[in-house]
Formats: sequence, structure tokens, C-alpha cells
Amino acid sequence: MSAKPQLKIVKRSMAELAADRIRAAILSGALPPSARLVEAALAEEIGVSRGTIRAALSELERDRLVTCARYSAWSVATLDAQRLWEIYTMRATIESGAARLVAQHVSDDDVRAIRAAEKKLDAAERGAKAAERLACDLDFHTTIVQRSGNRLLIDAYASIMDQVRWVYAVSERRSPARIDLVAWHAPLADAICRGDADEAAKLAFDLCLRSLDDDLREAAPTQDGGTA
Amino acid sequence: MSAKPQLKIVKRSMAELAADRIRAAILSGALPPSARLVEAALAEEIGVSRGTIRAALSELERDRLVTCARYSAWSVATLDAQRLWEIYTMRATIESGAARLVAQHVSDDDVRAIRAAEKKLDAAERGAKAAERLACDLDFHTTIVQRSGNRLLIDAYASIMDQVRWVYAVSERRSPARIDLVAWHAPLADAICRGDADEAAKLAFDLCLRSLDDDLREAAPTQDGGTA
DNA sequence: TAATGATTAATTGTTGACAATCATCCAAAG
DNA sequence: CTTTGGATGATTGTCAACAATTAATCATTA
Repeated sequence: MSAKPQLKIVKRSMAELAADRIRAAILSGALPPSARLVEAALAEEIGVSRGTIRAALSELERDRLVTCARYSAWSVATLDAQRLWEIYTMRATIESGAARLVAQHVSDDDVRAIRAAEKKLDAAERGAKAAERLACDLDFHTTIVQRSGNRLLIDAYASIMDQVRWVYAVSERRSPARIDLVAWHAPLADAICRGDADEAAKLAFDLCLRSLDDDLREAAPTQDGGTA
Repeated sequence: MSAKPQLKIVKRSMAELAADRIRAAILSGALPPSARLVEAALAEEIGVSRGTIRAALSELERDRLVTCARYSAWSVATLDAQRLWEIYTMRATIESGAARLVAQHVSDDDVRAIRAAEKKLDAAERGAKAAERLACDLDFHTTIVQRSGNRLLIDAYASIMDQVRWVYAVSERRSPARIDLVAWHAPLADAICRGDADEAAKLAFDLCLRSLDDDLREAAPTQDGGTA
């Protein structure tokens, strides 16, 4: 059994298409945090009716990319220090739980998949571009979550990683350095493959928090987190 | 500073009200798993228009209580062995992460709140009704998540606990026994209060999985989990 | 009998119009 | 100068009608 051919056409409703457009605009930074979103204006621009736009905005609200003030206005979500911490610790929580689950019942397929991701990480570390290194880094973490086999975890992870990518986009800086990739990730891969659930959970959590530290250190002082 | 008076009126839209009604019907078991939901019929029954019902169903879809087949039908979500496992391991993941976070930076307020919840657990264990014991049990876990201070975790936990309550409702049995409450929970409370993050994370995770085992053992063989 | 294709009823997807609500502005009073 | 009050424009909340799609039915055919 190798890769099964993907024949199915996934139809998307106008609302989903519209949500994709708006999401892309937010993730690209074209729509900055706190930007006002007017249903009628979006409907005009995208070429669908207001009801459809409303459905699209509701989807983005679920993903926490936009917020809605009753009878007042939709707007792109804001991003302060508190929310940044919440995003990274949420990611750490999901990855940690997934790592624990995989380690508890690790299979040969799991080991193969994780080692393969680790190998690509090693290849990327020598001489690949920064974007490539980041992609392999994210792929490694995603592999672990996928291997948990828990659709709730997988979906939650996809959602939170959208937020992480958004953080990168709006902070207007190049991809984080991501050096010593293998040295950091190898202990986690080892712990999972040897079935050490507690150690795997701990390492996965710490790895995410280390990313937070690094990203914060590289980040220019974008704005004061003065609300609190 | 004591409890601040709650003056604010939280307005709810018709869509949210409708979602509440439908959610209650699902959690009470009045709408069983896989039950067909027709927008027009619900609109008639609740007394709002179809567009409003659609918004309500979208909200419930986000909470994974209903699913939608394009151009075909809405229906109450199904509940098989795989999904049951996903719900409990998701809950374990969130609680574990929250416990780790609280333990990492445990404050006096945290200790007070957790010890108070533990005390109520102890009181409930002696001679309270089963429903009371379950309530205190859930309250203890909720306290930990609240103390993490992470709104993403708190919201995700509220959502997954809706699913847990739904599991109880549709499995048509009394609240699980929940015996030896304090004996099981005390080590977790201790680990958090002494700031042992790794141990707290491990204990929180295992405690949830133990609930899964117990609930499955008590559960009558409702249906074969034959899809896989 | 089993597969095929047209027919049709039921249901969701989408739209535009109207009602309810909010934020802003400005004048008047204290 | 600050506060109050009302008018006003902009924006979301709700609704009912129409279009697109699906699923079931049933005759037809090999």
C-alpha cells in the first residue's frame, strides 16, 4: 500500500472561497491587526453577497483571526504580548500531548515517519535557505501531531499554526534563524521512538517555548504591551 | 477587592439563543447522535428565520456537536469509540498543558484556589450525592485550567468539556462512580503547588485517561466500534 | 436481476431588502 | 469647560424569496 491517488474533487462554497481570500490577506499582512472589516465593502470587492461574507467572517472568527463587536464592526484580531504567549503555550500544549500519545504506543511506521522528518531537517541545516529550514522545522513538528492519530489535536494544531504564521507575517521580519536544528530536535525524536512518553512530552513543550524565547529576542520592540 | 458586582447585561443575538436551545437539546439527549437537522423545521419550531438557524448551526459545528453535508443535511455528530478516545485524550492534553503552566509559575493565589477546590472535593467525597461528587471533580479540573491564565486553553477546555458532558448524556447512565476522589487528585494538587511541572503534567494526563478507562468500563457495550 | 438514466421532491447555498443598533457629531445647558 | 441630549450616518442583525445541488424514485434496458 503506497500513496493512494487523490481523485476526489473538494468543492468549496463561495463562503469558504471568500474566507480563503480574507485569510490570505490577513496572513500576508495586507490586512494588518485591528484593521476594520466592513461586510458590504468586502462583499463588493470579492463579488459575493453580504450573507456569504458573513459566513466567511464567522469561519475566520472561529480561527481567531477576526473578532466581531455586536452591531458595530468586524476587525482583524489584535496581537499583544499576552496573546503571543497564549499562542505559543497553546502550541506547546498540543505538541506535548501529541508527543506523549505517539510515544505511548509508538509503531514502526511512527518511527519511520519521524526519522524521515529528522533526516530532512539534517539535510536542510547544511546550506539550505532560511525559508527551507523553517519549512522543515514546521514539518517535523506537524509529523508528530499527525502521528498522534487524533483528529481533534490535528485540527487544533492546524488552527494554532495559522496563528503562528500570522505572528511571523505581522512582525515584519525574516524567518527566525532556526540554528542547531538537529541538535535541538534529536532528543525529542529519540524520546518518542524509544517510547519515553514523559520525556517526550517535556521536550516537546520546552522546544516550543524555546521558539517563543528566540522569536521574542529577535523581534524588534514592535509595540509596548501596555494594555495590562 | 472582593467579588465585583456583575452589572453588565450580556446581550445575545437570536442566533446565539437558537444555538443555546439546540445545544441543550443535544446535550439532554433529546436530539440523539446522527439525528437529522433540517434548517426550515428548526426555524419553524424555534421561531426565527432560516438564516438565523444557519448561523446557530455553524456555531454548533465549530463546537463539533453537529456536522454538515453540503447541499444535503445537517445532523447531530456521531459518537464512536475512536471519537470517544479523541475527546478524552484532547481533554488530557489541555489539562496536562495547563497543569504544567500553573506549576511553572505557581503563585500564592494559585495554591489557595487549588487547595480550596481540593477541600470541596474532600467534603463531597464523604456522603454527598453522586452528582455533587461529579460536580466537584469537574470543578477541580476547571480550576487548574482557569489558573493557567491562557484564554485559548480555557476556551478549548470549555468546548471539549461540552463534548464530555455529551458523552455522559448519550450513554444513558448515571454519573460515573468517582470514588477515591481525594486519593487520586491529591498528588496532582501537590505537584502543582510544589512547582513540579513535569510531574504535574504527567499526573494530569494520566488522571484524564483513568477517567476514560473507568467510563468505558462502566459503559454498557452501546455499539460496536466497527468502522475501523 | 442488475445496471443505467431521467424525473422529482427535499434541502441547502446565495442573494437583496428591511429593521435594529451603534458611534459620531454638534448644539445647548449648567 | 464639562455634561447632557438629540439627530444622523454607517454597520450589523434578521428575514423571506430564489438558485443550485443532492438523494431517492422509478421506468428502461441489456
